[in-house]
Amino acid sequence: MKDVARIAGVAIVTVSRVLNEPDKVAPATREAVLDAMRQVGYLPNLVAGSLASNKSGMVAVVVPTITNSIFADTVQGAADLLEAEGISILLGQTGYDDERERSLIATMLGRRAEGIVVIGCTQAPPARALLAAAHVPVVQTWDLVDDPVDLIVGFSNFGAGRAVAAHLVDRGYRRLAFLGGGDPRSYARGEGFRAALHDRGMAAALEVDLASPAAIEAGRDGLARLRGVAPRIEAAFFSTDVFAAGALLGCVQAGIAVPADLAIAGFGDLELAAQMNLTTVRIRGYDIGRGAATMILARLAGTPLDRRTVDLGFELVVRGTT
Amino acid sequence: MKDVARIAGVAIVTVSRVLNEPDKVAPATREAVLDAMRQVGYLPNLVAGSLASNKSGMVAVVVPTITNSIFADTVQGAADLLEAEGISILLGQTGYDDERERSLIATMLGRRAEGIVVIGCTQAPPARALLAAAHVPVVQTWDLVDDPVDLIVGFSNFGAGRAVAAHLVDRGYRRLAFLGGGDPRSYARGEGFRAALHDRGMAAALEVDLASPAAIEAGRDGLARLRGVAPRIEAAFFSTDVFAAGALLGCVQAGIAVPADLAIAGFGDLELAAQMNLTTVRIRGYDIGRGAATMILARLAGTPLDRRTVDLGFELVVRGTT
DNA sequence: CTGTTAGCGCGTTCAC
DNA sequence: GTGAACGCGCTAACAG
Repeated sequence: MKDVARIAGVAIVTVSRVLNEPDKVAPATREAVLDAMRQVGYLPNLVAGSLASNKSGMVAVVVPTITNSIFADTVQGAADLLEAEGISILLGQTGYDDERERSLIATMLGRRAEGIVVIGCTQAPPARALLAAAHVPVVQTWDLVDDPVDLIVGFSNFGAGRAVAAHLVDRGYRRLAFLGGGDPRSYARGEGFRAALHDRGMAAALEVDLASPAAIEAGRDGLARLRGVAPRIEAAFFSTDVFAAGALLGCVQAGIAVPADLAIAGFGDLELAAQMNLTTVRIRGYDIGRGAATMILARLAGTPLDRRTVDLGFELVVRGTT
Repeated sequence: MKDVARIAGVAIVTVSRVLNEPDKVAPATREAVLDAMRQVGYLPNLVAGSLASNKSGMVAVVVPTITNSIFADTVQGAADLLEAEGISILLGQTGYDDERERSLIATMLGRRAEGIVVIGCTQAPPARALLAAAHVPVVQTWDLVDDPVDLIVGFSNFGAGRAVAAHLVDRGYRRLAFLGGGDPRSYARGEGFRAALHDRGMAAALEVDLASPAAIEAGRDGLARLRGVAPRIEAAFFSTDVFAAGALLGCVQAGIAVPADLAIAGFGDLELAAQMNLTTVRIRGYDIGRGAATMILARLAGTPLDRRTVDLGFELVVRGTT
């Protein structure tokens, strides 16, 4: 920058102005400065700018894993809006590990991210404490709770589980099972499923723990295990479409008719769900990301938010497997 | 930091040392400093540290879109290694747009990313010029070329296309088609496909342009279009499994027997390929990311690299659709 | 092992 | 419209 100023024959501050408030500089000098920049191949040091202005121009997005296409949608949604504003994305992957999540959050806060988006509302206490003490907007996503750290964009996992249960019961299925686990949101869907049966005075659902990260194989294995202990089960709700797809595949190979012998429902409405004609719950991952970005941008712009929690809802998509 | 130093009764620089080289500080003073940090709830300002040390602690990863699971793997591979070293990921999505790619690269270089990973080897001239002038390691991925900007981790898309053609010809198929397009790598696979037929003195393949981003629907439509103009086609190679999956689905619905009436091959070996018993080409997206990260880390550590180009290869996976 | 002195490259006051 | 001075929060040399 010093070089640019010297070549253009102006003061350093003028160069800075050409970059940040071009209008306040005479067209002639502006051109001279721009010329000098091209000559030197000048790339503004945004780090120095961040320090001086106390604005990093970065927003952090922390997800369990980007490989899960459902979270990728959220990242994309947030990035599309943020990048358009010249804000860069700091991406963090927790791998479903609490300590890694805490350390990632600490690092990103240290890098002075101007906002932070996290998946889920149930961060472990140390991570939550960091978020609560952060002086930037914090958006929790993918679920709803009564005591958010700051902002929320999500839907009710509990409600989704309940809706699936209601649908299965309406269809006449009685001996039900829930297969899932791993993360808190999957657990919440199981809770809702359970609660719906309890409300109806029905027998509790059988439960099978399936480990994250979601893999097709795990779904198939889970189904096999389930049928080992409860061969007469009538309908199974899997915490993600990936598991359900595996189970469906297992059924085909084992000659189990779906839904006649066994009904199957998933969650997420991934592309493969439509493809396999799978009943599932649609949630709008991309819009969650957009919503989170919108709230952060509003906060940064000083616009007051009309509400701190946005419920994007979910939609039961009934197809051929139930 | 000033406060921490005052409370702990030491100089500012000692606080800095507790953070960066704890061993060089007496255990007693170290504890005093750490105590003071906890009291104040101190979060080191990494931006200031970056400016002073001229090391940002960030690496940029620029992909067309993170929603494509195949790129997500590469991001994850790079992130897993980098985050373990305390390096943060700056994520950029070009949306297959040259100007957006250029501007993203400029921004990330301005943020003083210590390394940059991009997808593909054929960046538009302005973007390439930026990369070439960057004073940090640059890794191009997902293809191979003779004139890399700096480092390469990839495989031969051309070779992959040729291998698929060879396989189809060996199987006895003669009237072939290639369906794909959009990005340069897909195009390179088509080139290889074409070249293989030409080398054998066979008739040129029919070609159908399919738009990115890859969607299941597009594959189905492409197949319909193809059969409209060339009903007697015997085998079709799609530039990605997503297209191929859509086509396969279309065949099922249209009562076209695969591979008897029409053979289908895809690319990528996504989970759904195995699921649908689709012949495809397996590439190792995760390892590409790991490889890129490894090279960058080596450069940063000053370790000389034995080679600047790493060919991870590909593997033809023959399944039931050919 | 600890402290002192200088910046890092910019933005932000003020003057002119 | 332009410039000089100062400081952002921290690290890199040195010196003791």
